[in-house]
Amino acid sequence: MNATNTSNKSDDAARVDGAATDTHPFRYTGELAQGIEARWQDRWEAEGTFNTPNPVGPLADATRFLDADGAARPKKFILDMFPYPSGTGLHMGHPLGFTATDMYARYQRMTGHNVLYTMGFDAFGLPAEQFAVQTGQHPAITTNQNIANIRAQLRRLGLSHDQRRSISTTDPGYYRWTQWIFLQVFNSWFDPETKKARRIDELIAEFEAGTRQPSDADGVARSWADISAAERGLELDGWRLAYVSNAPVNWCPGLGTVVANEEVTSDGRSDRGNFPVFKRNMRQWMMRITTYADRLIDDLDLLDWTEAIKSMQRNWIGRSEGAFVHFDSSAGLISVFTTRPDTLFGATFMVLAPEHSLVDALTTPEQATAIAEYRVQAAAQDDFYRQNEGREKTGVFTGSFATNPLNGAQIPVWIADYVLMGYGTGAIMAVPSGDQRDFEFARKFGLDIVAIQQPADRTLDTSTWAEAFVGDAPYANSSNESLNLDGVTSVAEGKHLTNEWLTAHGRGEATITYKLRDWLFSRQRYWGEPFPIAYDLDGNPHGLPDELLPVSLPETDQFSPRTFDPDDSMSNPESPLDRLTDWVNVELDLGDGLQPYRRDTNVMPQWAGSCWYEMRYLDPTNEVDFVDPANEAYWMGPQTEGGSGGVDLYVGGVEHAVLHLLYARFWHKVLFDLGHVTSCEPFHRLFNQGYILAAAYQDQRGMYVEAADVVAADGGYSHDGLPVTREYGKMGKSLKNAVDPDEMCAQYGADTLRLYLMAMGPLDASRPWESKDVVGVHRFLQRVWRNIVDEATGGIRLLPHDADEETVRQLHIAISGVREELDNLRFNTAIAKLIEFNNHLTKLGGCPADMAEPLVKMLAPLAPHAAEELWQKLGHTESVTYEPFPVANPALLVADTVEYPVQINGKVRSRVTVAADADAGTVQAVALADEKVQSVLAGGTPKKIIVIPGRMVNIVA
RNA sequence: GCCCGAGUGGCGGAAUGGCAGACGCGACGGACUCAAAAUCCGUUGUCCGAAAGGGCGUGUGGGUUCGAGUCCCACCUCGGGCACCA
Repeated sequence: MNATNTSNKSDDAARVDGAATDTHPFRYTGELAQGIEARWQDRWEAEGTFNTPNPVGPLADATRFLDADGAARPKKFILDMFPYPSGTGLHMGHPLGFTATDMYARYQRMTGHNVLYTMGFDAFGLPAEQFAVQTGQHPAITTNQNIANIRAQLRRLGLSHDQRRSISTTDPGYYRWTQWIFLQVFNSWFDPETKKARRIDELIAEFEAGTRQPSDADGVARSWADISAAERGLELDGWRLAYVSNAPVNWCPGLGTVVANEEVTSDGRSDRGNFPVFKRNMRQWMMRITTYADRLIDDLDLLDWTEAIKSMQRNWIGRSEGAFVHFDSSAGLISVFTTRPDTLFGATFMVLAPEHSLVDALTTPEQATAIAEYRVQAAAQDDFYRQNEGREKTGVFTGSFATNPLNGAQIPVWIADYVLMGYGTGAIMAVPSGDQRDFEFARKFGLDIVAIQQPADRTLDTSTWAEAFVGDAPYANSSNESLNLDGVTSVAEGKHLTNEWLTAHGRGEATITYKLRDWLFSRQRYWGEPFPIAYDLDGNPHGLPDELLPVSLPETDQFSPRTFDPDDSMSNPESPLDRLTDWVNVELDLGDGLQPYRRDTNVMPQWAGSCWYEMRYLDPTNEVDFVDPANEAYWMGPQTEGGSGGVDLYVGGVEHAVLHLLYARFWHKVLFDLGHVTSCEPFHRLFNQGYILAAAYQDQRGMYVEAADVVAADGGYSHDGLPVTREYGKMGKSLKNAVDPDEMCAQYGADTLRLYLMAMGPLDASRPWESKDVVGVHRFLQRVWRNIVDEATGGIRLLPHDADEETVRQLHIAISGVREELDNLRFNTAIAKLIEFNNHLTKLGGCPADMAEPLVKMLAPLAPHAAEELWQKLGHTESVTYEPFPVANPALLVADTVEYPVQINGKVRSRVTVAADADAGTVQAVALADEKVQSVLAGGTPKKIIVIPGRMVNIVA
């Protein structure tokens, strides 16, 4: 079967494994491995070996779900970040993470856990749509082809997925529930009192009961009973967690769609496609993720994630504690946000963002031209330029002054582009003595700099200062008749006193701001989930009732959104669904008879489908609920009092640290608040795998050349006879250094690839791929095989006796070590310890009869196909999958005698062998009696002797 | 600039404060072979030495300790994230 259609690949295999088949027909070669692997993959599939029972529903199976005592077996929910089914299939980064979770899943099965482990596809999105545009083929067709291709690749790796649970986000049976969850969000509001999402009905009930009043209109209080239906709708929309807004959004003409803040790079371009992005006011769907900012930060403490990822999330949310301060001006109150209210005495001017709404009112006639020019200039700059630190400060005086509330000083109001409209209030109080940016601005424009703290190494004469002072130092020049900070030495105390004063005098209040913005949730594209929303003739959005779900993506052959010149900032989005007027215009009965409606023509962003997919794995065919509560509670529920609950292990790349992980946590929390799930976090333990790097080579023009064709030549490297330079980079197409997982399977077998991927180094570290190193773990499998199997006959060939005492000890050391390493996802050292034990057996000339089964069981999670084959050869008819993993006997871990290194002044000078149960005194006596020790001491008396039982002896001479 | 990581043989990497370099690659020597490949056995941090043995060694400089790759302080380099965020 292999020989017929893969001539290239079997040539490769022959080169590696040579003529082994002539003299050793049953040697473990790449070819033999492939035969074994195909056979076991077939059998696993036929027998449903990895099907996992649920507590309830169609996947329930009480005999496998319950233990011998009739109790639910302990669970492990092990999850990979699901792949996008790209046309080029899996790259090596996928098998890296997938192998780790598979090994862990298999190990957990062998330690008595009910393991949920499957794989789905995040299949909506741009590339499929773009490919469809190019080929004219419907994205559903290419998507399904790609999924089938990737399934075959996954199967070849021997991943122990429960196939019945696999989903694609593009299945109508799946996105029906994505739409349903959207409606849950749409029909919810955030109650600031309880800090939880509640049903919109409960808000309406509060309005109707009069316990809550609608917001004021133009400062005039209103009552629910007196306002119109349209006004009520607007009021509710102002509370909904999903809402249509006309706020500034990121418009990307090159993509023809708007994108979320998180999808815009720091230089103001689209994450996908690298097109310019422009801030434009547009009517778009938003999600009120900002209401969850505090909980998204606070609940990180419940999670077993690395500090790096937690800090990225905290950073992105950007919680900042400070105060609002209100300044009087000729144009009314100007509010600023500051984290240093304690420095208010030093505020000598104010700066507004050029876009600030009060600028016109503040600008005096004399300054009007200068201000107008500056605003035009600022508007023309892109974010990249504007946020480029180190740029010389620019700004223009408005001609007006504001009053410092603490000391009544009249301070000039400027505009400058270093103040951003999107953060805080878009206005700052400038304290040049305490803020470096303000300091630079004041120096450039000759504005006052008043010291309000007395740093130990400076005078209060700020003309001698080279920079602003930030930190703790006693206050100075900081008192008025009712507030005196002078003499206070801590900034914290200064802030506290100032905030009290501001509140008492109505000039401000303590507050918290966030960098996080609401999540822009609509896209003007085709290949995504349609919104389950219809607009009435007045343009008011209505959520569709459950029975109208799913809102299927309509058929068309015009998939392409209109894209524009990437720099055409004034272009307007045109969604592909707009064109499908038959679909857009519908008559629906939403409670008051058939009425004409217009469907929403946006689609959801690709993140929508990945916000909850892990829960659909729990109950993939459920038609009445997105997941049965009993199934959710078992698989996701908190395992300890006050625990977060969630997936037990989530493995994936760090590139999702902010986007996917933040959005998914947000949706999950809404579902938690509404009582749909019992876990308050979706992913309890997150593990970020490293990248696979590989050597990449550039020719002298700087172009990358195919790394596979580069040869080492006299100290350097060459390609096609021309010299090239080497660097290391993420393995992939762009650097032309990709290695195909399928090729590796063909050459060595999947078990070898799996072991190599894991043996390369710690899972969280990025590591360079070296194809020549793969043979190391292949030899290991070969040696295990040879220790158990006769290479000439294929039959079992063990040593005819049981293991000696030392070998038994080595076994138990290996069991204990391998368990410890697997428990902690340290696959590299787990493999090393297994190799070590097998090397011990090899030195014995083979495997003692009683060592074979424990060895094969320990191998089973790591190299499952080879282990199954060996297990079967050892006479078993059942799969090794559910065999109990060996348990170390602590009594057998220690030898009768211990060899102590003897250090003299910290250097090892000798070794003595002492009975394992010898006390410290005995060890010391033996060490001192040692000849070499005596000769090094040369008759001197040791000052001190330290004996660490079981470890070592150190003599201080 | 701020926040995370990380610096160990020729290479990938191991080491609860207790024998630095497990395990693997490569290299070198040997077995098998007509030969090569594959496989197997052995050696392999480095310097001095014929050897016995000894010196030096975990980015740099200090410190704590009987003992530091590991803990503390300062610095250097590299990787990642954030950034005129008030």
